[in-house]
Amino acid sequence: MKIIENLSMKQKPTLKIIAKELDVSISTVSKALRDSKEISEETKQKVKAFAKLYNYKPNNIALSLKNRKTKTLGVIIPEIVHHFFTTVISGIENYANQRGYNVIVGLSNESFDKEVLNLDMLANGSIDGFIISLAKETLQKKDYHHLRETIDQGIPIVMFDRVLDEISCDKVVVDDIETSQKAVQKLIDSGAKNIAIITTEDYVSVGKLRTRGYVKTLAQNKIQLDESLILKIDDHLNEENHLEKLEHQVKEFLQSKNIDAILAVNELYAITAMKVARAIGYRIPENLQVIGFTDGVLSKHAYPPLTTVSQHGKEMGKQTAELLIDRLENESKEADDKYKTVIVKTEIIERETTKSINP
Amino acid sequence: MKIIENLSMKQKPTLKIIAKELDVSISTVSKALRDSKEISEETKQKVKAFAKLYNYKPNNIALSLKNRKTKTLGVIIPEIVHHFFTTVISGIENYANQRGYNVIVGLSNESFDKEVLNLDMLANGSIDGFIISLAKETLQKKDYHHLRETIDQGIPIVMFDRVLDEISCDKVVVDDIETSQKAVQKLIDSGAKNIAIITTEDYVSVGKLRTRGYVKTLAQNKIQLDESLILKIDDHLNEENHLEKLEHQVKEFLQSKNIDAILAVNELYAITAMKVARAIGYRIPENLQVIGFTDGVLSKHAYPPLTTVSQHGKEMGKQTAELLIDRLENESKEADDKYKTVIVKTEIIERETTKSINP
DNA sequence: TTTCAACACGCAAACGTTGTAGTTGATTTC
DNA sequence: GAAATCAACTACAACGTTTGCGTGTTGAAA
Repeated sequence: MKIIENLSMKQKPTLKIIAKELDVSISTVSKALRDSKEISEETKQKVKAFAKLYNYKPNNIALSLKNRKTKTLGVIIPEIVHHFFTTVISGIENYANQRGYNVIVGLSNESFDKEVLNLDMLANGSIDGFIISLAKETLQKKDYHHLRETIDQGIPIVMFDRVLDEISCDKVVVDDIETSQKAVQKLIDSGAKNIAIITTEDYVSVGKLRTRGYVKTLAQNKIQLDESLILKIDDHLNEENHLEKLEHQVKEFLQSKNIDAILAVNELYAITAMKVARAIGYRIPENLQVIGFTDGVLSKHAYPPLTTVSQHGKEMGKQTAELLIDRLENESKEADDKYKTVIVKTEIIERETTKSINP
Repeated sequence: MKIIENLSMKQKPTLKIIAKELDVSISTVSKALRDSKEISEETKQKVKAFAKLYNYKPNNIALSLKNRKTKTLGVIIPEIVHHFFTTVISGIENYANQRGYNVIVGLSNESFDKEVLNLDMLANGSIDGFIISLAKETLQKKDYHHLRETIDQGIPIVMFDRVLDEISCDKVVVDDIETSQKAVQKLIDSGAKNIAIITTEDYVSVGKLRTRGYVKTLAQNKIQLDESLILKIDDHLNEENHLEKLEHQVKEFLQSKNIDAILAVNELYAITAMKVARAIGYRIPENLQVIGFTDGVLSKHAYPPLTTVSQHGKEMGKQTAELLIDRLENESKEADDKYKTVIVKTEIIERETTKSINP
């Protein structure tokens, strides 16, 4: 009867409740459920049956407190309505789950303050470690105290994509320079003479590195660098509501120069360039080839489908999670303590905005 | 000197450590930090200064255990590389943070088992409540025991978008029928005679409802329903790797009929239809108008830019979070206990795949 | 001098677990 | 037949907080 009474209650069963109900001690219940040989078969059966009946699950919070670890990863990214970042998250989530970890997501919205806030909010025991891609504002301000403090507190951080040389921790990146070189080389090989690059301001590391690869490749091919073929997009124009300004800027750029190929450091720039170019009479890829970065939906479904650099976000996510969890679980010997930087391979996915390579 | 010794340790400070260091009791420290009037000004100052110096933060896990609430929301969605769902998440995150809540994300990957797993994984005290949009497989199987059990355990659930009449809980949806009616009416008003709909199998509720709106509007306009103008896409074709099959199916459909307008229940179907239509000689919007659902990047950057129904994902997210948190914090009186269903307004964003309405 | 608030603080319990260290009563050992 | 062994438990502490209540020390009123 007591049993029935409890069944109807929607209170979650605890060891204590089970113990009282079965008239044994709490530790007996705990041990029975964990199959300790200190407990008789008979008692074990009884306890297990009861626990099953009431759908007992050990309280995770209590376990976290006791074990001083939460089995939860904090992921802080600048934006979530974003193909690349979500791909990375799905990689993280997938791998983390396999290893019994959960994922808490924090968004910085590219704001330094929100990034700090998020870090603070989670660095109070809620998570075991962080995976983070830095906000643009943080990169601009070059204020990294929050990262340093977090690491000093003993909470490991793994950075991906937008990383920092100044902070020592595990990192996962693509080789932006090399990738950009591959892309530019491809354009050169397929006959392009005047290759432009549409990139970001220098403080965004990926923009800077990709530009560097561009410059390097031109040099390797003995092509004179024309600075005016480098368009650095002002940052505010990234947001969706400034689309027209972006288009305007790109249009002026395209009209001012005689360009036959474009490397764009992200999808949006590539798509915009194509749109503008088409409007002012270019034909793609006949007299304008385009390669973008980040293989997202836009590239795939653009008109024409965009040749693009895939950064394998899912793989990056998996790698970040793996680095972090390994570090969390190998506090054993500080021997294996050196921070690692994993470089994830990229791949150029050829679609219809580039020509095949001239023999 | 002890102080210096501890400063160098990266061990996180606890009340206990502070207490020992200052040679007072734990409770004194706790009370001092919470500004209890039981403690003298002097002691308070001392404790606070010390706590600040060491960057003390109350351990969240301990608090969760004590308060029996985690201030964390569990969000389970079918997919994260998805414009609509991420928009919703960003709405949830934003609002939840404002109210001091964190967000844990779980992905079901449209799989029933993973959905159950995720629910289980978090329903052990990790979170206070769930926000969920159901996996397709769950909708197919019609197995809802995991949802029922969770609610029975006293963990509130808020469903959004893919919801269930069978389960009573708070819900946030768009009025799919009405929205679809608005869209079809618009097509009719701008001169379309043979309007097709590209939709999903019926078990996806949004597909079913949008189809219902389509049928209803035709009837209201005394247009004979032609069943063959309804194309129900087989579900597997949704995945990115089956793009060609999808295209093939849509192509056959378009060729078999004399169609001058299409309502597509998601972006992908709309974009695909446009691509195929263009390939077989249609001109958009001159002799084929298209309206899609879900205002994502694809719609905005499509060629031509797609007229589409915006579901205001961010607002939906905010509403789900609000419903959930309100319920969590108002366990006070069960008076306000009735489950609510919030209907979020939609909006047709006119771009270039529809004609202006005939006067 | 006694009595008594007021003050400033400490104690202990509780949240749900787990693991170590007892505590039983019964059985074996020589 | 007393000591040792053993099986099958129970008690307790600890993880880090918060909080109600108890208590010792004041200074002042009686």
